[in-house]
Amino acid sequence: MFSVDNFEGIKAVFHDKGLKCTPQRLAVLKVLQDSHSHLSINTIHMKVKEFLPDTGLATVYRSLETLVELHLAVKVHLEDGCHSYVIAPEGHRHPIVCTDCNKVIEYTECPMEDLSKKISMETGVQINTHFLQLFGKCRECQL
Amino acid sequence: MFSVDNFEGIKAVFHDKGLKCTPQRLAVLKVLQDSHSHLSINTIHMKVKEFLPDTGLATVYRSLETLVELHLAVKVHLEDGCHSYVIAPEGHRHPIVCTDCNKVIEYTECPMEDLSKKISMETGVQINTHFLQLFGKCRECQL
DNA sequence: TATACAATTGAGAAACTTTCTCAATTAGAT
DNA sequence: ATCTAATTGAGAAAGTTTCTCAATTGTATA
Repeated sequence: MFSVDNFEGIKAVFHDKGLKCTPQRLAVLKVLQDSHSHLSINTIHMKVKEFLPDTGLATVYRSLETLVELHLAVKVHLEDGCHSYVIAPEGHRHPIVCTDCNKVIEYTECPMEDLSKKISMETGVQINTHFLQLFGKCRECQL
Repeated sequence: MFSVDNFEGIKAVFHDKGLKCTPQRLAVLKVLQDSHSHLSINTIHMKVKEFLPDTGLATVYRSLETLVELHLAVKVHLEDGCHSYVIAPEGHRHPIVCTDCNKVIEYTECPMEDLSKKISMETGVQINTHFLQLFGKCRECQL
């Protein structure tokens, strides 16, 4: 079998929510863990089938939905409107997507915490969530 | 016929790019101008057909694509992964979507200008574009 | 104002994405 | 080892987006 990082911790997250820790869900998680870029559903499906050849596409959709719910994965909105997924960073962070090589760099500080308050004051809107994504060129692709 | 805000200006934007200023494109623009919420493709299609009953769905897709290219409209990514469109604000702004009533409030300052530099320094990534969207409760919906 | 041409359109087909259904299977509790 | 509810695979179904192409229409030019 394949080995997921922090298996015991992951197992606990599933069990805490009364969800089963299935090979399919772990395989999807492992694929995300092993990748440093954001992956499309189809790519994830292909990679999962290397471990578990019988996995259906619907299961990949369902697993990703579950992983996002559990905050183990994050859905990425790309500039063209398509979706991909990345492994969730520790804590609240924001993905920076390199538009050349597709690598995802995590920004570890959330710049929005102070800003949300400021914006709430200025607009009267009570900000509950935000969605921030940055696009640019990573160090390697600048050479 | 219907009247689009700043018709002469809009016309110039089309002509500058060698694009035709067609009734269908203007109707899509008008629908966005007249709405204070973000609208789905289907809603836009329905509203456009009130002016121009023969407008096809494909034309709505094509018009929106064109309007986004011309920076006359903005594609909005919703929390559930669906897409909508809003009229583009003057200058660079960010939409705040009210999760209760769907109204869009524009935030007039871009908080990212200074941040982009800071993030570039910290991560080594050269930030080119960003995508920021805020979700919350507008003044009215807080009552 | 009439003409010519490239851009645009409508309609439906096609491609693609996502969700649903349901019988069969399986993880985890006992 | 057994039981049960959750999960899965497969394909159908629904929904979204793009494509194709003949017909139409803005607009530049005469």
